[in-house]
Amino acid sequence: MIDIKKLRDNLEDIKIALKKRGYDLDESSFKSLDDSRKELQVDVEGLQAERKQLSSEFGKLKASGKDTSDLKKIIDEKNSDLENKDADLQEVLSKLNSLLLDMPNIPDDSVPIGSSEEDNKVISQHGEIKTNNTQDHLEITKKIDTELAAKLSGSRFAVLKGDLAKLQRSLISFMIDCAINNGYKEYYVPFMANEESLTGTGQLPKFEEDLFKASDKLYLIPTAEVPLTNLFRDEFLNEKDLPVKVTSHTPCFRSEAGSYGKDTRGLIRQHQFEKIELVQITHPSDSMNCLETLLNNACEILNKLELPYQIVELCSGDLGFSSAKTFDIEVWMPSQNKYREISSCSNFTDFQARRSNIKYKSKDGNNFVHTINGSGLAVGRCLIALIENNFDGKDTINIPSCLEQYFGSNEIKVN
RNA sequence: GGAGAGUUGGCUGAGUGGUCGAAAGCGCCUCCCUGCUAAGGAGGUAACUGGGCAACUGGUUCGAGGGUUCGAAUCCCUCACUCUCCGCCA
Repeated sequence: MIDIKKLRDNLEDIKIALKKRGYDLDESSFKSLDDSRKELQVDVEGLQAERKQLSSEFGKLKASGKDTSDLKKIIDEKNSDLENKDADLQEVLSKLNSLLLDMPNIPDDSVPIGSSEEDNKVISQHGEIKTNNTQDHLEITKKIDTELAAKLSGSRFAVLKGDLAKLQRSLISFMIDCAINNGYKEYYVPFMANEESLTGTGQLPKFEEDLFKASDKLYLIPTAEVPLTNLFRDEFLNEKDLPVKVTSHTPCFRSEAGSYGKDTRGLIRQHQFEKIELVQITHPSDSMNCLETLLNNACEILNKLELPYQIVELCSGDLGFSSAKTFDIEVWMPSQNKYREISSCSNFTDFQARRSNIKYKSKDGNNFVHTINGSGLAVGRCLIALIENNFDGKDTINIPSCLEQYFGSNEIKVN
């Protein structure tokens, strides 16, 4: 959520900044709403103050045994006036609030301008593309079974068999251990979240169709970002404890509404996938540095897995709703002959902190923290990358040495 | 599933219709005292938000929402959550 005071004072600048990411701010409707808010609020609070005083007089009058009927008449009038004005005020406030909840974050000044994915900027490339394999992961191994999953559940699910299931479990442990070594505290969290939590991180109210709703009040989490960030909702943190670094492995559930026909084959885009999430709660002055650190923490995993990847800075038009600045990490997918996203590391500045009411105390008073997060990493896509990059062309997938202590072998037979 | 108790400031916890944003204690901050430390003494210490250039000055908030009342932390209703006991259960 954007700071409404900031919005009032810098309406033109913010309109221009939001334009960069394709959001058209209706400034006149904001201004007229805010103006009537001001007028109504002053009225309402004035009437409340009057009522307070009159009620106290009423009490005294009554205590002294005098007649209160005249005063009651006055109070009744004021009260009905107050009731009407307050109803108007509540309506205006609720409109203003919806407007703010639907506004995306302001892109950081450093974000490259652009309208779509096409305009994203490749920052760097790492590792060496070693294979000329063109088979995709489903062709390489029958240990991923999407037909069986279709019987159980439907499309966009997968069953992993035997040592491939174990490889996934090994990847999860490896990634979590990397995070812990980098100073993140591990959490086990609920995989369902309520409306407040999802509003706090920005999925609701605007993107409900992307979520699976489990009951009246609960949604399946689309990422561990939701529970991890909301651990701190409505909390004050000590300035000296920042940045707070937390991690969790969870399954993630996404409806993938609107992506019909896209990435329909294999593990690349599933309704359910495993992910390790890295979250940092930071001091506002430090958040961009922390984003660099978090990005490095995620890259370290690909370095150790010896998978080729590139770092991409998202342009203004491709930024997620809540993000002010995002770097994607894209891993090489031989069968697609291109790099595909395996992690997205973002600085949300105070956007989520405002929605979630996460603050720190300092000598200068209370202030909103900044939140940072990124995948470290998406496990399903990591599996694809390992299978396709490390297939020997015959019958074996080689397992990188960093996984051996978890997996217990340096290879998987494809059948 | 059954029965009961509870939810108040950073924490513990008092408070059954106006003088309560709220006693007391703890914690924290400032100062005093004391070779240092500890102990002791004095004062301060909720959040959110409006108006105003400012000095300053309003409003809201005692789990959430509604109701009663001139007036609600306090009375009534609904809901959420926490805890205890019983039953069941991985």
